[in-house]
Amino acid sequence: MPTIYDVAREAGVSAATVSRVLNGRRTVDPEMVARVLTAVRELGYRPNAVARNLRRSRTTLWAVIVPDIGNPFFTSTVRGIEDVAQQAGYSVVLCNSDESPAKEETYVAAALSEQMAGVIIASSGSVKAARCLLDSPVPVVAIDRELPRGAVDTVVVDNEEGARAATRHLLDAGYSRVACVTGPEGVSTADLRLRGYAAALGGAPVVVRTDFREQGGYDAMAALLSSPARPDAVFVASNLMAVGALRCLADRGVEVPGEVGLVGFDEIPWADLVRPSLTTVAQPTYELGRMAARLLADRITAPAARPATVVLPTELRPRRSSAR
Amino acid sequence: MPTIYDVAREAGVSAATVSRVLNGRRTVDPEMVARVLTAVRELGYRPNAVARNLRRSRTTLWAVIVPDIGNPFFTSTVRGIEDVAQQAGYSVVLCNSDESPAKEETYVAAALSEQMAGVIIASSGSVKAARCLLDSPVPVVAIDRELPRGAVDTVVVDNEEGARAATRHLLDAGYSRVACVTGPEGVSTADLRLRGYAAALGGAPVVVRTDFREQGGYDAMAALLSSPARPDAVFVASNLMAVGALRCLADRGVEVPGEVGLVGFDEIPWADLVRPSLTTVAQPTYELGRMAARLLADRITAPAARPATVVLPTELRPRRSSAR
DNA sequence: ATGAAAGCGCTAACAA
DNA sequence: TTGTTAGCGCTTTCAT
Repeated sequence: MPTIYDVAREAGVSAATVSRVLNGRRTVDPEMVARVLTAVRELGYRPNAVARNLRRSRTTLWAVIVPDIGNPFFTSTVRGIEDVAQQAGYSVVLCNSDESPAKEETYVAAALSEQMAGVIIASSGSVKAARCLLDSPVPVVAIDRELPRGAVDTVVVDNEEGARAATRHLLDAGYSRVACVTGPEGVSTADLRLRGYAAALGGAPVVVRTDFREQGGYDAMAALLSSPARPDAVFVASNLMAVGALRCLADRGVEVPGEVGLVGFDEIPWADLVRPSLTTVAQPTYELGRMAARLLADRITAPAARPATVVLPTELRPRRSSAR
Repeated sequence: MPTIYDVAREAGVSAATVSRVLNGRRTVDPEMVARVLTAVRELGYRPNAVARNLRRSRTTLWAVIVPDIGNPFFTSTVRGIEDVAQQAGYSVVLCNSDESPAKEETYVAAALSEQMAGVIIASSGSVKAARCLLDSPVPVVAIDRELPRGAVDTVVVDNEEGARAATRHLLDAGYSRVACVTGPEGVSTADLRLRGYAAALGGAPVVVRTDFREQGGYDAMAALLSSPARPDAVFVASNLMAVGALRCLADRGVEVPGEVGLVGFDEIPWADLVRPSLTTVAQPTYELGRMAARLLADRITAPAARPATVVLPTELRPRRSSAR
């Protein structure tokens, strides 16, 4: 691979001049510019970003760490991030922690070692990863889930209110024994959605905790169906879990919404194509990503500013699965 | 941020010794090791990967460039890649080209500048990006879609045979006017699936080309429905397009499979939950990712070996949408 | 077994 | 406007 010195020699100038040309400094003689550009083309020269990053002590890469790239929520959010990042001159690389704290720690370590310009993270709950980030000087924005014990810029939705609306919706529809399937303790979305459910319910809550995956939703629903306190409606605190629950009900021949009503949190792409179509609490995913990216860009320019928390609204989308 | 020299001073040794300790060289006195590790902990030292990469002239990051992270096909494939990469000591960063050749070129340029250890790419069709990769010394593996004009390691499925099977399946079910919705010209999957369709059909093909997105499938189906040669069945050459087609049929009140039969290429996660459930040509997505990662790891160790092409089989999954 | 020193490729003072 | 030079933080000979 040719270096900047090869280009300099070829063009008959110094490496500094090549650097100036390539970085668009205006203080270069047009004739030199032409010679340099010719040499660059002829040699097929491509600047070594590693060397540049080392010298400048900064990079133009953002790491976005999400717990599940298979979850449409995150892919849509990432789109929002990308669109803003690109405008601001950053490239986005996606890291999939797969809901595993260990993998999350690995990716956080990599992002810090690689001196990434910033990190956007939807925490899988690793306290260690959170501490690493907070102890480092790297700008961080937490999305979807609050960072454990972290005072950082955060973009979330109003989980509690969304869950309350979903639960109230089921009660209003005439269901009387409404259960809740939620995620692991310590993950803020799981806890807040549970709290919203409990608040709306009034009576004695029936709760199953599982992981945020489709299989978790399936298993949780199976458990509820065979429990003595079998519910006639379920608020499921995530989209993938809701799909699992729906599949479980279909497998068991339980009629939805007749025998059991269902509301999920967060849209699924084909909520209107599944049968019965799925009532959901929709989140402004793309906007959430945009907002997070804007906060990160601001944080990079003003590292000392006070951390902001942005709470975006949710919207109940009533469909067939909750229409008794 | 503390550097290796800070650690060296703190531990009362040279930077070279710190480096040896941190890289697990066995030729270091145990007492020194202990002192170094203590210093590392106390200072919260984290090696600067940028500097290391520069010095070593190599990195441990793989770039995986896909055209659509919202497509479950790619997320599943990425999982397979990740699992192998991790074992081999690499971290995977995902780049979303969003079916845009320009974005793809940006990411390829970034991967090359950043001296990534390897690139796995599902091309969105950019000839320029392909040329950049081929001209560079970076190990490359093409997945899903062949790299334009590229003699590189490639992992694909048997697109032609899969399309043939899907079309034959529709004919066998009694449909007689089978159309095809496929992707952009120049993208190998689009062209090969079209060829398989035409081969199985025998008669005069009815083809609509669009992009590989849900909206594209919707629009293509709408066009077919109002065309004079209105088909009674459609082979749709991608999963997202098939969903779009299904939605279009639902919106128009066209009965599936009665009035129009439908087969999609590649699974969708909830193919069995949508109504009617969707007949698909399933691909071994996870295995495809694993295979690609293995090829890349091998390529890195043996750059001169002859490029291999792996073709994986597909499997028809008959469901309701094609059961006349 | 350890340290001194060179250098990966680039940018940014500084000097001319 | 251009070139010289130092140095970003690390690894790796080469001496010792």
